[in-house]
Amino acid sequence: MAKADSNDSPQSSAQVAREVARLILTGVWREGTTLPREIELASRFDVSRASIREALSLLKAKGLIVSRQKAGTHVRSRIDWNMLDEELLNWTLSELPTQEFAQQLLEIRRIVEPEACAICAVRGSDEDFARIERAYRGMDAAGLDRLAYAEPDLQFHRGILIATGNDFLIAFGATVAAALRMSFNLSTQNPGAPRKSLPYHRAVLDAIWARNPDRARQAMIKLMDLTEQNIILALSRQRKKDAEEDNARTRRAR
Amino acid sequence: MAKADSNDSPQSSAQVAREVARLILTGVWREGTTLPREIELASRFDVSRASIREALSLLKAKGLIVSRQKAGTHVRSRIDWNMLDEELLNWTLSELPTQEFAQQLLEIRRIVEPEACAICAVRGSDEDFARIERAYRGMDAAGLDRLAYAEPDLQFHRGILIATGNDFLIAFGATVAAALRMSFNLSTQNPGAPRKSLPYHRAVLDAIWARNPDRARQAMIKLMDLTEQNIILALSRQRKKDAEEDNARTRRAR
DNA sequence: TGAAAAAATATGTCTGACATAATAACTCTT
DNA sequence: AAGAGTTATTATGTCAGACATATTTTTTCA
Repeated sequence: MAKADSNDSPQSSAQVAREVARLILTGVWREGTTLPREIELASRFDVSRASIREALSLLKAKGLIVSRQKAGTHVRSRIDWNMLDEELLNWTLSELPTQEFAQQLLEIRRIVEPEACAICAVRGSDEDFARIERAYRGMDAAGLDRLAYAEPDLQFHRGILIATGNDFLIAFGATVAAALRMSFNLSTQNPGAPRKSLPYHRAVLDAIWARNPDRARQAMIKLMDLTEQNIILALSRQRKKDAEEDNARTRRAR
Repeated sequence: MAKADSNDSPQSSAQVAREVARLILTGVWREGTTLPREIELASRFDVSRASIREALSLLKAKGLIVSRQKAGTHVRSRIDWNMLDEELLNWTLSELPTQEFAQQLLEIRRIVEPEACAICAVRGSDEDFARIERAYRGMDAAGLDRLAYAEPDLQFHRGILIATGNDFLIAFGATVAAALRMSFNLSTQNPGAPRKSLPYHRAVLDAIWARNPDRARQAMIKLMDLTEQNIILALSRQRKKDAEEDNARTRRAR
């Protein structure tokens, strides 16, 4: 219920935006729903109409809602939501971290990242590669510290996308960031998982330095395979744990 | 200078957002630049500070800018821009339709759409396929009318993405929409091009109905090849035309 | 019955004020 | 003169109430 988010943003308009987004993402306000009028939202959230409008402006930009004079503000259909937006991804991750969401995230990473990696191997500059290698070293240095491992891990993947020089692949970094965040959250169920991925990252790095696109692609595919296994394992352990807790609650209730 | 856009949006805040986005995208306000203060922007665009704030709120949501109290509003670095956002794509398309942009767009479509097509063939429902087929029929019915061809063409590609059931692939529809819009703009240089793509779409449709992922992937790759050829041809013709106009201007100036 | 006119209403915009947080300036001490 | 602590300063953040505008809904009248 609480923020449970590393983000600060004490801005009231940002908080409103997040809360409205939550209501939409969790389906309380379904597609096509007309939102309450601005003045009603203002009184409900106890902020001014101006803040409400700024919040809605943010959500409009992400494709969640659309508004017309007199007609009101409506929730747009899902296909118009810009799910590749970083904030939207993070909100979904903290509100509805379903298995389906995890699988979809894996699926698209598997489509994009191996190809990006191949392009990176061909087109990246030595400076690009050096930056990726620095990230690799950071991961190595982190040892078994999951938190310290996370940041260079993201830099590693981002570095590959950046090296492609393709603005759209670079923008895909937001999606990768969300996926890694999810993996990090799940790694409580499997603390050793991050470290195990290190040699796979090494293989990617070597293939890139060798400027061998096919090897780079294959190495990235293997890394994706490992990631998928780890996530499936973590999810099943979590489900098991949740079920046990459920049982315990049921017993207590009797 | 004028709007030159099919979009209506007479909203002043939307206009301001677009203009500020233009200044950022075209590099007038580079990465790291501090924007003028809100009251200055308000007087420059001759709107109230509230409208400025709503406009900036929109751009914040797209990752273009970030603002902190007292410190001001800054242009974020390019890697934070959400280039997969539909509006941002359309703005870039109308302000900076460079060859590089076109190639990047082609590159990412080539990565995503063939795989999406393969997934669609496996996972799509018959209703999904029927919707895609309706789009195909619409394209056929449009004949040589480029404008009438454009809408069902988009529905065809969107239909495939939707049929995958993957929210991220669905969100990628915004990028495809921008790419098709670009193709449409360029097709003045090559009016027959759209119609020529019809049999390639047919091949995709057949492969999907056959639920054959490999054939579907291959058919989509061929469609991408054709699209690429058309765009390269159109771009070279346009460059040639632009050069001739330039010559003409120079001669007149003498 | 149906088209034109009037009313109602939710978003869009403007104004001016105050709150807040981060920076810049200025103390004062050592 | 250097540095730590305090006090302005300033740009964004928020609030309040009013009016403008565009649709929809209702009413009126031919």
